[in-house]
Amino acid sequence: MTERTREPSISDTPSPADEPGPGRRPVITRADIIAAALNLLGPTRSVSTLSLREVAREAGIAPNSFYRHFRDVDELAVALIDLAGQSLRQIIGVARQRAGSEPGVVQGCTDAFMEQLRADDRLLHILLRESTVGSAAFKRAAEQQMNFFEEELCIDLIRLAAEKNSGLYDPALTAKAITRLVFAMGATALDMPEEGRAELNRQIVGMVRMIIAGTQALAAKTPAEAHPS
Amino acid sequence: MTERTREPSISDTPSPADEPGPGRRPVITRADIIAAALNLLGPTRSVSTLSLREVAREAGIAPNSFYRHFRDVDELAVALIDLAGQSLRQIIGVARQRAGSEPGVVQGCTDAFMEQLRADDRLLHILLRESTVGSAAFKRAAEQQMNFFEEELCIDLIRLAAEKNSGLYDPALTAKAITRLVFAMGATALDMPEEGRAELNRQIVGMVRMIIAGTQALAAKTPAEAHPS
DNA sequence: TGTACATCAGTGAACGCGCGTTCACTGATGTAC
DNA sequence: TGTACATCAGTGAACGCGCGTTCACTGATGTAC
Repeated sequence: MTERTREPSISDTPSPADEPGPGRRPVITRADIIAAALNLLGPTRSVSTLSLREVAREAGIAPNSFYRHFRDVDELAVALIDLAGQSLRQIIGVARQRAGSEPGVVQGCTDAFMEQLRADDRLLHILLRESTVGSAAFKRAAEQQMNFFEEELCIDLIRLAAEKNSGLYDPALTAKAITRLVFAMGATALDMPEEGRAELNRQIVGMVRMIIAGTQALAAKTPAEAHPS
Repeated sequence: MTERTREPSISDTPSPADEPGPGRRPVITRADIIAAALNLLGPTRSVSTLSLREVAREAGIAPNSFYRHFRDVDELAVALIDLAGQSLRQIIGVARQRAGSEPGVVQGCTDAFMEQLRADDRLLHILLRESTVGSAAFKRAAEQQMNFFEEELCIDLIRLAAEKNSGLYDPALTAKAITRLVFAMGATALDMPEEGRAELNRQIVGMVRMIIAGTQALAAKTPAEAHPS
């Protein structure tokens, strides 16, 4: 039904395709299998619950053909998380563009986040779910991607605060609070029918504004510690 | 028999024990099975991944004996979520006691929360995990428990604000932000070794303070809308 | 150019495993008399 | 009081299923000559 456009990726077509060499050409690619896996991920499915046979079935190949492309399901999961990370990085880029142009910075960024969340919902589901369930390795990978988001946000917060001549109580902590909150709310948004999202979007904007107002207010109380590293 | 109300009641020791009646006495109880299930839940296991046979093994009974106590694993899951909800309600009680006595309200409540989190970690894991993974029904149940927490917090926030003569931008939204953030951070705390928790505790306190400072600051800007319902 | 050959993506069949669920049963424990 | 009986918690064996993984294979496609 909804054919998703695949973006080029680090892990899309790995070394095997770099130099063809002799032998039969592949009719199915890693990317095809990843797409099949994404097709199966829904609001109640985490990567850890995907079975090899199920993914193979969805991809239209025999179960054992899976091994031609991935060592096991875990390797597929890593590729998925990696892809999700890329999508996340794309969000940051879009949000940054919006931040400058729109009247309300928070509103613009939140809109950008939510739009991306919807567009790449399957992919971002992965980060949100795998960071709470899934093996320790998956958690670490997902956590890493979120930390990256957090750091980028922190940089932007400091820049924006400097532009507006307002302080920040603890930029890193502020960024973390916003990140965690936005992701937590985003996770519930993904499980929601279309009609509830606007309200949720409004709530997120309100929450982020509270945090920013709070970090500024606290900074005003203790101005000497405005930018602790 | 067909009319089975799936009402989530207090499920510790249900009707079978209320009135013994004739027949062999049970040597194992629902509570024993629940305890066995809790024993199996760790940082990487969600309720949905528990298998009937596994729980039965842990409880020391034959797989089919499970059916004497629960209709299926889903019913066990409901009981677990219910129990987790009770634990959550206990947190609210403890935190309320602390709120009055300690110097820093936020610090006291957060400490109470984190202590309870550690004490009942297996149980609260359930709420945190099942609200992001698991069937729609589990999600709804977990969400419901969190909403309850949120409402209680909202009432307390309003009361505290009234005592201190400070406004609240949007009490419900403030409560929601604090709840989601605290739970999200709490979830990562559960996956953490002991030594990181103090730092995380500190972070949570800082975040909550930011939100409260923010809601007060925003209320000061638009005082007419201090308590919108 | 054609032909032989090597490579290797994809396959069908089979394996052993743990699963949920069922069945007929066993035997302990309470009740009735 | 003792005895017969009804209840029902727990059991062992069995079922069919989907799983991950293996094996030897097939046959398409590239390379060497």
